[in-house]
Amino acid sequence: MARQELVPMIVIAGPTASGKSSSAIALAEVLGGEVICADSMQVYRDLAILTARPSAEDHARVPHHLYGHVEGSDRYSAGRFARDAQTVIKAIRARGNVPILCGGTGLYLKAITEGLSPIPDIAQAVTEALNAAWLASPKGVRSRLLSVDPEMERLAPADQQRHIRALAVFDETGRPLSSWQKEPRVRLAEGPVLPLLLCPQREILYQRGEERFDRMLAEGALDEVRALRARGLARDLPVMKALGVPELLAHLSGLMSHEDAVAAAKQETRRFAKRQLTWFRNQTGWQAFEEEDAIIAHARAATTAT
RNA sequence: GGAGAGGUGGCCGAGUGGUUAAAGGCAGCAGACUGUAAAUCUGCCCGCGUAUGCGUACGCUGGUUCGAAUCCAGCCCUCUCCA
Repeated sequence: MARQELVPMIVIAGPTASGKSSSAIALAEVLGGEVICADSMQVYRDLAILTARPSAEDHARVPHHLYGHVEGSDRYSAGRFARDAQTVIKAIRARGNVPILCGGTGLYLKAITEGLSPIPDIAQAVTEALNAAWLASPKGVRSRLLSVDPEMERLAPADQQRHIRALAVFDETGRPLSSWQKEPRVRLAEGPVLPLLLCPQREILYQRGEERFDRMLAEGALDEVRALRARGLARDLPVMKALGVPELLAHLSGLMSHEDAVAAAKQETRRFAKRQLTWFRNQTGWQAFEEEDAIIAHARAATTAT
């Protein structure tokens, strides 16, 4: 077992359309690995196409985990992901295979590589009550938060999501969020990690994102959204915010032409890729590669050397 | 040929004599980020620049005025309608 543990878990991170998935598969094939989804949207069952989930052929080549395993009506989170992923990682290791985490959700990746503070789950009702309160008076919510957790002064006054989260943690646990965050992060998955970034040049990335969106449409992305729409889910659910969903929904409702919807979705894709680049650049020190071949070669060398 | 409307910063679009480098939006760039993260939020955004600083700027040319994107004249261009 000790010898087995020397092979690090591999993380293939990067912005959308960078080529992570195919790199991960190629690596899994040469290393005897299994791919784990580290993407906040690819986990949802409803959006296989729009979310660029691995194809049936990909699944046939190499085992894939946590893709599409969550109902669209559900609300996933970094905490749930950390638990699910660690279960899968353990099982993969037990089989003697290499876990390969692949995805573009920085927070999910970090939840695995660095862990999270041990904060209990928050009941949805608590969050909903606070959202209603925010709607009535953002200032009121903020001042209540600051009275119980002064350190949250650092939050931008308009940042609804973080105010709600911080106050929900207090309401649920009786302890301020900042206090929880001072506790050491808990890393569920043990063992060494080799985190790598795949970041093609921006121009190329943007172009690939657009081409991929066209391909998604050709493969039936609109039907997928039509089916999602038929479910009549709450608009504030995470799936409803996946790239392209709001735009295509607007088109299906007759509020936007097909052309405009597609252009807007591509725009959002570009903006998203940019945010991801910023995140990876500043929130991690992970080694970056421009080309798929380079990242694969590096990972091979690093894992076989040990 | 005739009648209207209009030309504003990368784009859209306010502004009708000074407090306007010129609202607002978009795009772009930069940044924040411990459980909604494909989310949420912040900053910059004419050039130089530490600037309460200098230069350049609202189709073109000239004029009125202490002062014009804003008023006047001529010209150029665009759009709509009539012929």
